[in-house]
Amino acid sequence: EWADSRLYSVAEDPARPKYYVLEMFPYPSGDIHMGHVRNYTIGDVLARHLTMRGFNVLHPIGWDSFGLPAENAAIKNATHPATWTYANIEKQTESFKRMGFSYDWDRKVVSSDVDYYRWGQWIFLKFWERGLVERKSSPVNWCPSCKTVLANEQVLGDGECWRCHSHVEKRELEQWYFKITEYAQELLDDLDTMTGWPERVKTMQANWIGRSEGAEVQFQVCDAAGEPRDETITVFTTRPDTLFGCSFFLLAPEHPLVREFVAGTEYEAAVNAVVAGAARETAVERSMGEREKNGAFTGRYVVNPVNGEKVPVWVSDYVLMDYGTGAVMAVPCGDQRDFEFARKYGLPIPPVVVPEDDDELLNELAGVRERLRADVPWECAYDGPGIMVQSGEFTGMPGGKASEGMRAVTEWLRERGQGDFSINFRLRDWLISRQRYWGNPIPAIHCPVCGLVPVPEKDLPVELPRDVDVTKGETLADHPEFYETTCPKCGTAARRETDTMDTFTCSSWYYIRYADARNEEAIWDKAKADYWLPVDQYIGGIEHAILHLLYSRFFTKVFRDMGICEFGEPFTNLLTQGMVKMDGEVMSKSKGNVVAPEDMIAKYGCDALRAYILFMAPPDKDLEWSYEGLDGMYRWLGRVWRLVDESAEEVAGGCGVAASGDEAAKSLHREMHRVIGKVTGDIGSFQLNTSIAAMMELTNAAYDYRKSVPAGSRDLALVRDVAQTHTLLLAPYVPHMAEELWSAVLGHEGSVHRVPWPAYDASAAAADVVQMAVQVNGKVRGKIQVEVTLAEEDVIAAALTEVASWVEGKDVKKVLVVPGKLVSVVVAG
RNA sequence: GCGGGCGUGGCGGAAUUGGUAGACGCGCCGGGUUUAGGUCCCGGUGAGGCGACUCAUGGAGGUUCGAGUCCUCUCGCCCGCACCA
Repeated sequence: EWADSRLYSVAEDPARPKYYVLEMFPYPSGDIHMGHVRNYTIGDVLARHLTMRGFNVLHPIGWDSFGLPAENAAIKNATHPATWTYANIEKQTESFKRMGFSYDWDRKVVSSDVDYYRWGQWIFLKFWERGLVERKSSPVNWCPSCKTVLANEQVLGDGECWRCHSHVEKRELEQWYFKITEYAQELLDDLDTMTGWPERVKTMQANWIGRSEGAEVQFQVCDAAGEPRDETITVFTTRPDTLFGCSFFLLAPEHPLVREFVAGTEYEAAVNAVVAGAARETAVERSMGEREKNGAFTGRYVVNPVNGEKVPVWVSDYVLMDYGTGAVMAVPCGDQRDFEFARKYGLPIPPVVVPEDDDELLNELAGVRERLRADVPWECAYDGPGIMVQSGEFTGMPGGKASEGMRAVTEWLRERGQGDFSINFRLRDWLISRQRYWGNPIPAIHCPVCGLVPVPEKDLPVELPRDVDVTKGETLADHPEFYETTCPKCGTAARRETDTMDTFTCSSWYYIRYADARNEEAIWDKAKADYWLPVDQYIGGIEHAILHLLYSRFFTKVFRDMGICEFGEPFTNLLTQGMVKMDGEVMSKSKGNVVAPEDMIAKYGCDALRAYILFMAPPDKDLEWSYEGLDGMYRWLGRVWRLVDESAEEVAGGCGVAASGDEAAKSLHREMHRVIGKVTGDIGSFQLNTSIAAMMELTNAAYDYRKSVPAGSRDLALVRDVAQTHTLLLAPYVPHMAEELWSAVLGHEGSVHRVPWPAYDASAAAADVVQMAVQVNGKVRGKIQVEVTLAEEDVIAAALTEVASWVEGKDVKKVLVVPGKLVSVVVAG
């Protein structure tokens, strides 16, 4: 009923501070589950609370409605992805309304609506203008089950597709990319400024971006006869200080030079065997931890720039084509992998950086510049800091990561044009094209004359045609009426791109669109975006720690550089909520341990469900489902209802005193203010479980008052105050019940959700008599009740009397007083 | 291997950040109202001991008048990344 009254629609308002609460928008995959309930309840409590506190709160909702599950479900149910998607959105909308979430429905966005995705196409064009779009051929992740390519971020650690868990294959394909790597450094640097994000998420992003500092080194290539050619191969290394220890050189099996080097030589067969072996191994085997390293000599040599030595070029399966340059200088004394490879194939392992405490080896090689020893006397590689030996003019310098030796060698290379300082990232460009129907069409045209041509802005949107039958396995590539077009530049017959964009492109900017969701002229009005954004509190699952959250940060930075917003980070505070589990396992249909929210709403009402799911665990921790716990929550809410109801009746009947001022009343009044303070503080720090516990304490205190003071002599002003305050405190958590209590029981006009939050009075919460513990040598031996105003010496006197039997006949060394807490007596003897 | 996190009653979880460990709830035990049961109300509930007391926050040390909290070592569990040169 609130949704219809537009109680939660908001507009920009300079008079009040703004606050933007956002939960990650759902994928419309069917009925809502407990994870949704938890996610959206946490956000709703915060939004309602802050509204009562006087903030201008934006709390929107929408659906991330493009994507593969819709196609799979459509195939299964012999329907259209759109039918399935929009039916689920309807269903989820009803559930959300039943849960009482305070959304501004006027701002709803649905990513499969053309009003929304046309701006996604606009973003694509703008990125293209800025040089952030690239179409290139490279080995990509291909999911044979989903029949599409995947981004690196969408391949799980064990080499499985993030959606269907099939083994992902590598294929060489031409695809569309967003150049997120251009922002790698900034995405990494800004993590340090994000104090409102969990350490865990920031660490995961930093590891994913994976910055390494080092150097590029150029090795001159020798021809088949062993004579240096006018051609170089560049490698990246984090340890240029070990360059003198490079005793062989490695190429990845996929490296283009491998074929050229061995074609028609005696080495071809052995090398091909290694290449074929590596190709057979998918990401699955590659992730099996310590693996036997295989390799073969290519018959070629490269020249080590620091000493002119010719080192053999090998191919090996432990070198990755997509990191660095796909070529590696092997320094077996300082790298465990190189060490193992050298041992296996009998290659030399000359020491070049020796730990400072290895006196024997250091003495032997002290001051030695040329190679004296071809092998280390060690059983494994040493990669820590140490002294450089056998290293020409650098001998004797400190070596190691970020060492003086590393800088000196790099400088030396730079002067000769054979290398330079360099930084390498693990982050790869974001592959955004998908060979599937249910997505946002990429606005590009392949012209036989002009090549790749962007769809002109005036021709947007490229509408996704409805009449594609996914149940027959069709995609846009099966529909000539879609792809047959003419080049916007030259008018020649041309082919429209038939790939669609990764759904993560849709979710990378929706949070800004909410600021101006109905804008048909522009993606958003800049002033509106800058008013509402960044999101003050973002709430969602940890599974998006890298994917969605990294992509969104990237988009925001590009938007800022485009000048369409001022902010460079989208989410100021991030809460990653825990999962809802049953018997220690995540609820899932396949495990059959799902508790349906709708069933619980039917039995207990949504208020009890909301309060329960918040009470059972802190929001960021996993929550173990318990039906008994939900029973308990239902009981408490009944208790509160009766309390407020009886109080209202009593006040209306006038049976009592106006204001008693007795000890019981003072104590209840104090408790009420303590709880206001506790609840207010706990919501702010997301300790929603303890804020509910505090409200339970207020309920208990109110009942204690009723027990200890007979009807007729109760303080009616206080009774009324407690009933009203209790109702207001409850309002964000149990909005329906609080509304009923407020209007029907307490007889107020208007919504409880528009009443100001109860003011916390710290002095009213302060007790005038406190209990203090008395410790003797650190152990609690007694307790005393004292007036808070009592002078310290009197407190000590009272304390010593209390523990007289423990102090008697002993020497009191020291007495410490922690005001309001305890007295600590130290005795000897 | 690298990185992040966690470990407190029968259970979920509190603990003002170094100050009375176990708030609040569940469960359990006892009692009451009503009674056909449930709802509801009251009391109890870390372990040991008749007791004064003693022992308790994964384990072992340490700092301190005082440690769940800080330091060192150690065990166990969860999550992320992983042949990243």
